[in-house]
Amino acid sequence: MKTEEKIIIAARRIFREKGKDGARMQEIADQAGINKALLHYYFRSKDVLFDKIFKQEIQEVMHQILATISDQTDFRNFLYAFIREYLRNIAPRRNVIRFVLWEADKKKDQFVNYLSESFQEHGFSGNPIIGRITRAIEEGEIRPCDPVNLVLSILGMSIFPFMAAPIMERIFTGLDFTDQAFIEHRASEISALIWNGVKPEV
Amino acid sequence: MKTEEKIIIAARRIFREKGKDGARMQEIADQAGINKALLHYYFRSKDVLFDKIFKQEIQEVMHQILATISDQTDFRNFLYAFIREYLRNIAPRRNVIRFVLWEADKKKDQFVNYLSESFQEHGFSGNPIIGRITRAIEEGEIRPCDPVNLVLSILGMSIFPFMAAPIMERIFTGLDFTDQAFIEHRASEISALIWNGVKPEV
DNA sequence: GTCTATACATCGATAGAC
DNA sequence: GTCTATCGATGTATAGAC
Repeated sequence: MKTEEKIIIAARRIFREKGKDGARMQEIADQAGINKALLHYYFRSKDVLFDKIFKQEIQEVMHQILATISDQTDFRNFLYAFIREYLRNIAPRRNVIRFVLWEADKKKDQFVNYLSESFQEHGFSGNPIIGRITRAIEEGEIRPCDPVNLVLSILGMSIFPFMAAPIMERIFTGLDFTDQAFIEHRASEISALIWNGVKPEV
Repeated sequence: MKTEEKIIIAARRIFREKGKDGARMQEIADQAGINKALLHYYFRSKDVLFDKIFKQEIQEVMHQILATISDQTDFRNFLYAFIREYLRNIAPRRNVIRFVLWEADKKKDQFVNYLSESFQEHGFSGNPIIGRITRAIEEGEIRPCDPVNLVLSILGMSIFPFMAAPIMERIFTGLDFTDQAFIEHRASEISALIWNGVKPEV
């Protein structure tokens, strides 16, 4: 494996776990199997290395998620498919989400820019979920509601439990957020809750 | 104001914003209007100071939240009252939540212990929300569902958007997570969504 | 490209005067 | 209790040989 690649992998691991301030260049070098000097040879400084990792993490998560979005079905199926894929992507990346959300506070502008870039790269103008919800309301697929609040709810239900998984697993003993069956179960629970909440009156 | 108090206030501010690793004893001393030596005189080390703050933050949030829980009404009102009070407490503490969730990963056992202590102090055995949901299901107030998943959803919808407020406000321009009207609106949106999702079939 | 050795800054913590 | 001054450890970054 190329040295640069080894560094990237090591840096990701350390940054995700300890954050920028807690990470040590020495530890990254150790885990990459090189020394500090070489680390600085490839990436001028800790700042440069961090920014690179930070950007990569966001882009990768966004790419995974946006690639699964499809407009081609009715809202109920769209909702379920989106949430299921969302959870499948987020669940194994609990550390990434936690890390990004913590660090993003200090780099708000960059963060939002990376999001916008991802949207554009996938051909979306603006938030694709908002768009789909708005259309569903217009076409009477669901009851009128506030699209933004609905998106906030979907994001919260999907992201939060997995982001806080290590803690949640200790509060609700017996849960295993890495178990595939649990992930699928949770996806259908979220979908059902939302669908019941927004489906048109009969 | 007493010196110790000034230190606590300053330390909270700094730790919330920058985390344990990012915080500097010098900055805490500066903001408390004293010097480093005196800071170490009151709290032996950074570790000791941090643990104290970490514990206080958790206990205070939990106390505020648990104090508002009342079992005395039907589930729909219980739900709305709880979420409304929950948001009112969480919204002005976005930094605390973000900080606690970030740091709790390294101190999982302490964190869960503090939670348990808070539950007990308020006379709850186990998670009070789980208990209320279970009762509601038994008594036919709501449709049968998985209480744990429902709690995860409630927590996610409530905590996540506010925890990520600075970012969300940039993604969904125009939102103001500190605005009282928005908070109340969001509380009723969450309640409505959940209630529609779990209310018994007519 | 990769290493050893080291410079330079900063941080947490302490000694000691008042 | 509060200060100034400073120590010792550690972190980022670089110089220079290979």
